[in-house]
Amino acid sequence: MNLENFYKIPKSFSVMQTLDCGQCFRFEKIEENNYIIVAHNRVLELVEDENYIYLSCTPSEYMEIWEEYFDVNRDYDAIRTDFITDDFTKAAADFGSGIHILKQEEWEALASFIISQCNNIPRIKNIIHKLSTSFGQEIIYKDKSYFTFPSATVIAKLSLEDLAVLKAGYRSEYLLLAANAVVNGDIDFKALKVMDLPTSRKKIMENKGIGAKVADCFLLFGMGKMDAFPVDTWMKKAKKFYSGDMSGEKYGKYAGIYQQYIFYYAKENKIGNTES
DNA sequence: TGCCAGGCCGAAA
DNA sequence: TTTCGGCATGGC
Repeated sequence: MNLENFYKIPKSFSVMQTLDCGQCFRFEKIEENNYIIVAHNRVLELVEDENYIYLSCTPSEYMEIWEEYFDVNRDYDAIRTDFITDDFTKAAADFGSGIHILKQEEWEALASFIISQCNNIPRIKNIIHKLSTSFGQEIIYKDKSYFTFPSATVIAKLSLEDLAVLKAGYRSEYLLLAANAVVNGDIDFKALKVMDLPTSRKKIMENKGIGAKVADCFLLFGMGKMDAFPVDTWMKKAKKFYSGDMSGEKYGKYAGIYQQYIFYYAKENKIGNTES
């Protein structure tokens, strides 16, 4: 593969783990170590090897967009060290040791996690794909069509009948309500950004269809509030699967990140699945 | 075919 | 405050 026009950065995280851990639903695996994502109205191709990550963008575009998007400059090793307090948390952190938390676009993150509720990941991806191809804008990259995520403004102009094509069930109403709330200012991303965590969480949950889980995912993955995900809540969920010692949970500033580790570790290892 | 999915709402207890 | 049924739909 010709990587001549790619921008190269030292490998400080795993693209594969980061994209495929359930925090984003719109990426395409072209082949091993080769991915496409569409964000910020652009198509980005990524290639990773042992030492480097190659991005199909200019250095200035990287600085402007992707450095923050991939949360490149945060010290995840320090966070991991702070998080690990027992064998379970260590296993969880080791399991997803290459994960970075993406800083996704606010509206896309909110809409995606509204759609995610009581749904499985393949179907979430399908619905979001359909949403994009139906109402997003086409971008051609290497002779292939990709589609941007439709803005709240675009979706707010649609009706439930228009959204029926998604076959998203009752989630369509929640999506439409949220889009309208963004357009009319009831949901104000800039205002939410500067609020403290409990206030912003309470505020976003005033909207129908946005409960605790959707709010936490939105605040963590879309608002970049790195302390958004209450790791104690996830510890309790994991505990339902796990019979080991769960004492010594640590609710550090960045502990929310490891909900990914906890969730995937518990799931992939099928901890306790036979009991419930 | 039947169970369940990274939930939320609203009513009842 | 907690519990529970209903909700649309399709992946497995």
